[in-house]
Amino acid sequence: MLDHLGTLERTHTSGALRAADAGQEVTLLGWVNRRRDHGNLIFLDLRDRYGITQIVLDKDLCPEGHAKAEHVRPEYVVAVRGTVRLRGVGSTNPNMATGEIEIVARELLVLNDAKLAPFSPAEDAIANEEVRLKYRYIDLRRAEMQRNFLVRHKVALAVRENLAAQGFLEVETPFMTRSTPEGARDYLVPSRVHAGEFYALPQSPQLFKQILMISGFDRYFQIARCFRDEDLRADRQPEFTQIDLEMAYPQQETIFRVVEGFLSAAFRAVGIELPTPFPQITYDESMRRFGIDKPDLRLPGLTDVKEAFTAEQLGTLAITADLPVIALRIPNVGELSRKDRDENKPLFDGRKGAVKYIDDLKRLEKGFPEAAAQVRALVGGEAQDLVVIVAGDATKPAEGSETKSEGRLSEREIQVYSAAGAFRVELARKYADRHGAFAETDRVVAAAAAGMTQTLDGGTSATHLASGTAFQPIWVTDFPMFEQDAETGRWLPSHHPFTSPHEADMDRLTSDPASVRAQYYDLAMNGLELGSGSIRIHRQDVQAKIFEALGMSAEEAKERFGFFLEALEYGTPPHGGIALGLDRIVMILAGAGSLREVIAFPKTAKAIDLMVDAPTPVAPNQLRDLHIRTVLKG
RNA sequence: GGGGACGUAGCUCAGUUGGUUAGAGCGCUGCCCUGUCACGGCAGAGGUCGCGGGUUCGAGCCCCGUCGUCCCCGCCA
Repeated sequence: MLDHLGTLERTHTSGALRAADAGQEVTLLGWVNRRRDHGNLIFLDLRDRYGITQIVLDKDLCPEGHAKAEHVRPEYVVAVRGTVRLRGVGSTNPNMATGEIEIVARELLVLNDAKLAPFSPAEDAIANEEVRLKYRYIDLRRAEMQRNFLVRHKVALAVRENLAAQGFLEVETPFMTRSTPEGARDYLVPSRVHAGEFYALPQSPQLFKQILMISGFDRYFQIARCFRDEDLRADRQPEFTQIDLEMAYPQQETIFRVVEGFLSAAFRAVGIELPTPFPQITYDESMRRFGIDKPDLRLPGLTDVKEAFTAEQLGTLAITADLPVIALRIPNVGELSRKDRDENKPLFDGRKGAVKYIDDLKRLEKGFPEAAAQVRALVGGEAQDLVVIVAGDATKPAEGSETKSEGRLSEREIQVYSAAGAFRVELARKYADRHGAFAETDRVVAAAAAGMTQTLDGGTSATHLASGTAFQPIWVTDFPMFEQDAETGRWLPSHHPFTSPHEADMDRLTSDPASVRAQYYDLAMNGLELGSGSIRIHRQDVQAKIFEALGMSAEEAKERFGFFLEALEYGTPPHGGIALGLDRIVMILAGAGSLREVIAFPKTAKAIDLMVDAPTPVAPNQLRDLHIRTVLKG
């Protein structure tokens, strides 16, 4: 028998009451987290998103409520009217924010019962993801998930407030727009009115935000949903949210300051101080020092140790002499066991280019004691650090172009640096327990979370933790303007075709495309790409040149981007912008290993929503309206 | 498209070389209990070993296929 709510209203949340409230008459509503039945005395833990409060039902004081409580089960929704009472000496619970008090029930209303849940939100052990995703509403009741979404809310709010304070105006752009063939695959929306034609969901509001600059909206931002029909990863969902912004007349540094402003505000909102300005590194330098364009600065970078070897030694070791010899160091790994070595082998990705690694300085010491000692000296660190050498493999044929543009890395050099960089990431992940650099991030995240549990009502966190080495943002600048397609030899834009080249490199657009630097920048943090942006092309003649360099005819360009090229001709101010992944920022701040932990209703690796069971076939008449016939393989 | 891991009770997992009736913890059900808070005690229920096929006297275990979840490569301007 369920009770009606009647005119009852909640006076306090389950996280609000403290010792100072003793004696108050209160009404609490929430879920039954746990029930402890002592016969004539029953304890209920009442849970809502603000916390947990213990309710006492005493048969002598409230026989009716006590009788109901005997039949109450986990996840029932109940209302309690009663008195806040200080718990007796020895029965307080220091692990609970409300542990000094309890509610002595005068009346218990059972507002709704609940089937036995497939897993309990009260449990520490979490169910497998398939079950969690199917019963997402149960999963989201868990304190950890509630906290993740509080973090997300605070971050989004802080970003909006900060950008508004910096003079940015939020403008919405369409979800139903035009398909552009390059880039990611589009999610398409068939048109009923126009047979055989389709809208596309935006991969990003890129062209709209540039047009907003042409429209005079100086400083635009949007917390925008984006859609990309590509295969998923832990940090990639088919729909995701970007903090998207664009501004007129910016220098690159102007945009960096804007981002540093809202990102540090976002971190501050969850109690973490992020020092500004962020460090910067060029793409080439990032490749040299980290072998990747999204460096994780929590661990030491790469060192070129070629000078430790004589030409003869390189020959004996079958190391390609004209390529860098890279040492990478992972602190405090200690001796490698046979098992370690076997496991490490597949972690090295030597597929691209003739590259190999030497994981044992000891072996090197035997044959080449001076060289090994010099390598040690060059990479620094301690004796128990793991030092691995990655170099060109002289026994394999070289792959990739030899051409080296002035001041840039050659393709073969990049192969060595990339192999070393990727290996560094893999080894860092594998030996995380030993080097301890990632644990610092976890510690700060946990401390911030603990600070927030005290203020789950959404109030400002009292804690202000120094980020220290836990969060390491870095700007990566001067990306190459073009990448050469390995198969066709065609030059492709490494960002998008509206990115402006450096003014100084403009005259080499066709003579030496590989040497052209783009005014394109990424923001990386802890080995994760948080976002990327660029100064855009604002002149139609420059835009035409870029299309030409990309081997795109004027007709083709007009066909694809005609509306935009036309817009460029009506007084376009110099402009630029950036987009940061909101989900990824929250993922870092929540200490989550996957975007699914910070997206309320995410999709599986096969892009399925297990809760609503989407996608599904649709009724034949729906397809008929849309002029669509489906043809299934097999 | 490719590689890898996993799939056994509601949940988390164990299950030896292929061998009797497939186990544990938590949860659940019933009874008992007035200071618990991961309450405790007693008793009990609960299994298409993902699915299909094969090998075998005999399959949770071996083989083939398939489905699902996760991670990675490709892909993601």
